[in-house]
Amino acid sequence: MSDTKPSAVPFQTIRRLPNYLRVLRKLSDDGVKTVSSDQIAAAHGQEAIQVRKDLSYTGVVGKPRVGYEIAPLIDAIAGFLGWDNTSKAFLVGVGHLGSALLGYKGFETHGLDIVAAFDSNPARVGLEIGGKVVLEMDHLTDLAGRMHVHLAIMTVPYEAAQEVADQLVLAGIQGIWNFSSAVLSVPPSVVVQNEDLSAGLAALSAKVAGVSKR
Amino acid sequence: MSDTKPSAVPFQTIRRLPNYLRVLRKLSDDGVKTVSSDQIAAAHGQEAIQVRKDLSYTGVVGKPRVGYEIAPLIDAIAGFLGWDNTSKAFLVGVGHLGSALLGYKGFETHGLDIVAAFDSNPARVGLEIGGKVVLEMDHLTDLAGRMHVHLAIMTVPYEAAQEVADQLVLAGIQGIWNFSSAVLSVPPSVVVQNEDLSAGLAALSAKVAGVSKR
DNA sequence: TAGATTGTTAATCGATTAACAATC
DNA sequence: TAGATTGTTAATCGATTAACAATC
Repeated sequence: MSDTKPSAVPFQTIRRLPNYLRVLRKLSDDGVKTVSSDQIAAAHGQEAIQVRKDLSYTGVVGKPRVGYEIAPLIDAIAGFLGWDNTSKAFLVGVGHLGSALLGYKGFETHGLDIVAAFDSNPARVGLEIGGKVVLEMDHLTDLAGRMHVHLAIMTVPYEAAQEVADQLVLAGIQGIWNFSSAVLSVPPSVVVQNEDLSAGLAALSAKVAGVSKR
Repeated sequence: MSDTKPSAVPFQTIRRLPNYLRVLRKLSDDGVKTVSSDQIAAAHGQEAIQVRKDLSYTGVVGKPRVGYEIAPLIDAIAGFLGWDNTSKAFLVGVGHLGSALLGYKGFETHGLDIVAAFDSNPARVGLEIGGKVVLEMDHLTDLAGRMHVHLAIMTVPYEAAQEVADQLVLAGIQGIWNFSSAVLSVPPSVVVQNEDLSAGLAALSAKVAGVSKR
């Protein structure tokens, strides 16, 4: 806490930053050099003031009448999210969803490199999916240590989730991206990001029914 | 009840309700009849007061010293989310993720029935995935009308997203569950639920880095 | 310069948590 | 009854939006 105090950034701001990054990269590819908060907002159906507020957390300052320089802004957001360095991750559970994520190319530009996949089903071990060979669960702990992997993507069934989580914790994993619908119980030092489809479906249902607050 | 004003329910409450539902169904299967807010909370690493507040929106009342009756509570939450009736949905884009969702069995208990899948790639048309045959995009509008389908799951690449969304709107789709990273532009009458993986990854990155607010 | 656009400070809004009376 | 647990009302907290001075 002494040197860099990690100034608290709103959770929602962090979730919006990747969207800005995508728009900025597109503009950059098109040869555009500067952009105003109003232009970024228009691309999202958002308000300019929110964009300015969000961007302020990255430390980048814009110029009145000009806007923001795109190149430094891209670097700042990518750096802020830690996406300028690649983090290694394991993927556990090579079912439909796990296979889909293994085949997804977009993670490379998001600082995530899935270095190995695991599955408890012997029939899946040895398969090559998305260019990665599926390994036995037994090797997980050993490999995590030797390869210095601290992140894991969990795409296992509800019933297996807690058991797998326990194994990941023992292997020294510090962050779990949880695609199962189970609520995981882990030590405080391990962070979990839940990606719960049923929550998203509930939100859609409520929006269609017009029952939600916004 | 027909013109009851749809009392505004917090967005976050709606996202938590499916979790309660899962726990309650499990307890019900185990033969348990009543449950306290404290017990539900314990299963989520949450606070009891939040559970009580959330449940209050369903209209179900508990009994002091006893808790809530599980059976009526399940019915109330499922009804509240509209998951007691099945809604038909189309799925557009049968890539890795689309195939994964087509194969997912859990939607049946969530009031969602994927009745048809579409893809613009001729090589995929005619394939059977998850028990559904992949159809040509040309048939979408006609079928939506004839089958009375009002929901669509979009699992198409970023570049194709807006074009597909336009087509869905023309077909009379009223709710889009958007798994592409594109921000869609649709008429106000059409609701969009974005399921953006990069937002989730950003949240995980920030949590691991310890930079977020909570 | 004049005016567009930023960044800061204050006000509003929504969600969570705390306090506590009601009651089975 | 006594005490556990609910539901309501108030306080706190965080995020968004508004107002506006600074400035290029």
